[in-house]
Amino acid sequence: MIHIKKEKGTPKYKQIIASIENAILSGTLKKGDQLPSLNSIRDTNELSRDTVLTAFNELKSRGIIESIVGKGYYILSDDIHVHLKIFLLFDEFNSFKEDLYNAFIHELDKNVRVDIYFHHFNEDMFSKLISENKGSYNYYVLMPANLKNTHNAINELPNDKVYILDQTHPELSNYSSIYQNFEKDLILNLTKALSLIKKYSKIILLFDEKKQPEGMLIGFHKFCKTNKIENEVIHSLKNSILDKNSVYIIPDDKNLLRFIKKVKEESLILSKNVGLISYNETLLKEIVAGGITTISTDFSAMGKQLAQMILNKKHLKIENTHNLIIRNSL
Amino acid sequence: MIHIKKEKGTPKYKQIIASIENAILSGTLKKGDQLPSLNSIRDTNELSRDTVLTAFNELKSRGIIESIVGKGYYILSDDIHVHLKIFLLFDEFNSFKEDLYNAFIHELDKNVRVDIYFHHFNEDMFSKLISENKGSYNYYVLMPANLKNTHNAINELPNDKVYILDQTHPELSNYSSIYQNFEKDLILNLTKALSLIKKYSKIILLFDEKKQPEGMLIGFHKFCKTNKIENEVIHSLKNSILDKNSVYIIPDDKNLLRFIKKVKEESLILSKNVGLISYNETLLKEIVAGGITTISTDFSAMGKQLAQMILNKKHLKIENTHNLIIRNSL
DNA sequence: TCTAATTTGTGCGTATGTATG
DNA sequence: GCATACATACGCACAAATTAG
Repeated sequence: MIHIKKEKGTPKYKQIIASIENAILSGTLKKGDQLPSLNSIRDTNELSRDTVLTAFNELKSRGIIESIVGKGYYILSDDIHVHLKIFLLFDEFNSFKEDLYNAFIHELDKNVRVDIYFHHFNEDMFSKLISENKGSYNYYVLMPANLKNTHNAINELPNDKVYILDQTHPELSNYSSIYQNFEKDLILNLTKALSLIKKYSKIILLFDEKKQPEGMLIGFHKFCKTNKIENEVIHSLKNSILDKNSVYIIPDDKNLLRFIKKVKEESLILSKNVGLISYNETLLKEIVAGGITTISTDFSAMGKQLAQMILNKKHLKIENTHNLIIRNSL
Repeated sequence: MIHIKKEKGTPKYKQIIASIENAILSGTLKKGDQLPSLNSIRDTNELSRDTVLTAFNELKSRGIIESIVGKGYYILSDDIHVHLKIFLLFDEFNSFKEDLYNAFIHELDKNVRVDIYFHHFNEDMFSKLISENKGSYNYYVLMPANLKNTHNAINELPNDKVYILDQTHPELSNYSSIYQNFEKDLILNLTKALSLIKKYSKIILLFDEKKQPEGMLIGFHKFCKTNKIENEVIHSLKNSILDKNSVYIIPDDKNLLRFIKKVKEESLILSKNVGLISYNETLLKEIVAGGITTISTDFSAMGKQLAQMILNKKHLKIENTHNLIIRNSL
């Protein structure tokens, strides 16, 4: 039950405490259970009796165990307000993370520490951050985004401590996750808006393969093929004029701004000469340019569910669905 | 393992660092391995204990080794390419940080590691994060926001390794900083817009003392007094109808959205019956509701200047000024 | 529970060489 | 030539943590 790594940097008595906390968290130890005696722990782990004692004393002072002279140590409470530490690895810093992170934090206890890291779509950075912080956190929430070789790095972590967020990949299918099914949900929501889309003669996706998920591209092509709609994928709005009678799908907000400015410059009228579907709902889209149609997942729900999954030790694979909010831009 | 050439020009402590880096590169030292103690290195290499210590301290702040009192030094990371580690302590996760952070990262070298933390306007958290990470970074960039008792915590860090960001306080005046002068710049920019403000009979500030800086409130009152304008400070827009012929200053974007919706609901017309000045420029404000007048600092410039100050080891106190962008909402 | 050994952390003082103005 | 600042190096003393016996 108690594992001590002699070579490791963390003090032995702290390793003992962590072992017992983890045993309680995992259910191996329950309220009322007797702990092994000081001497037996000393013998089986090659420790000094005092080292075990200091560990037990700290647990006693925290009210987690009690000692009865002549009998032994017993678990008093399984309610560990252990300062749970969570490792949260995002792709990049952008405003969509705001709702997700804040909902996540809000749902967690105050004794929980969440540290944020960013891999900036760099595989080396992703692996390095994980291996550097391996063992220092209770849970690892990872956003692999569209990185390819994340499996080896993630594999070094304990399977039940890992949660995959936002985008997942086939080789990560054995981990708990809350993810978006970009392919399925894009098709679903475009189909919902089909009658409006048919007002236009062409549908154009603005796609950056570095930032956007592949599923979005696949879903786009499938939707167009099924419904026999003329389509195009472009990578930038710069140095181009807009196609009249086309509907644009714009996943990124900087291009959204460019697009709306172009609409004005070229004296086009949204929902008449040109249509717009934006990705990811943010505060002001409700009122920008008369209201922008968005396809978006609920990032708050995502953060909240993630927190609950961790707190309740559930291991699920949840699809966080996309919703279509039809506004005047379509 | 550690070889020091007495005659050589390179400082001894740098030779120690190089020895350890080489040992990591060659695989002699691996992650988790314990290093020889300060005293033993002193003895076997005829050095001062202090010389070994300075070498180890540099490796520690680069994140390559860690120290544990009473035990020893241990290898943390085998990535010896990181030469600079920066501790970045924000108040909360919100979209204004995006530009700041991205400009900061972009200006820095690739071998620089920046770790982000959040104190969530909690003084204990602020102090705890600093004391936990003391000694583990080369530089500490701190956003004390409107927290009161930050001085003691910050004081534990080496004076020349600290940079204060965004808001500063009189007791932090001996630290390098890039800050906004909310009082001065609010007065300045409101004065610039005075002729437009005078169209209205009253000026109303929406103020949340937990989130907004005190200087904003002081500047507001001074401006109103100087120009003899009827004024009011409110804390929420909920359950209230808007004052006609008033101009609202709204620092927070959630209330901005509420406000614009109310304007529509109550059939008011921006820049006629009611005016609006928003704080902090974000992407879409240029086009929301015909364009929103904003007072904003340049967060990108702030991030860029911060990076340059750190890279060039300059110690300055820079006021990052506010700009007024007049648009149709006023 | 007490003592002891080992190790890091920190503060203070001193000295030397080098670069700067 | 002189004054000053800075980096480097050394020595000593005491505090605090870890672990062992």
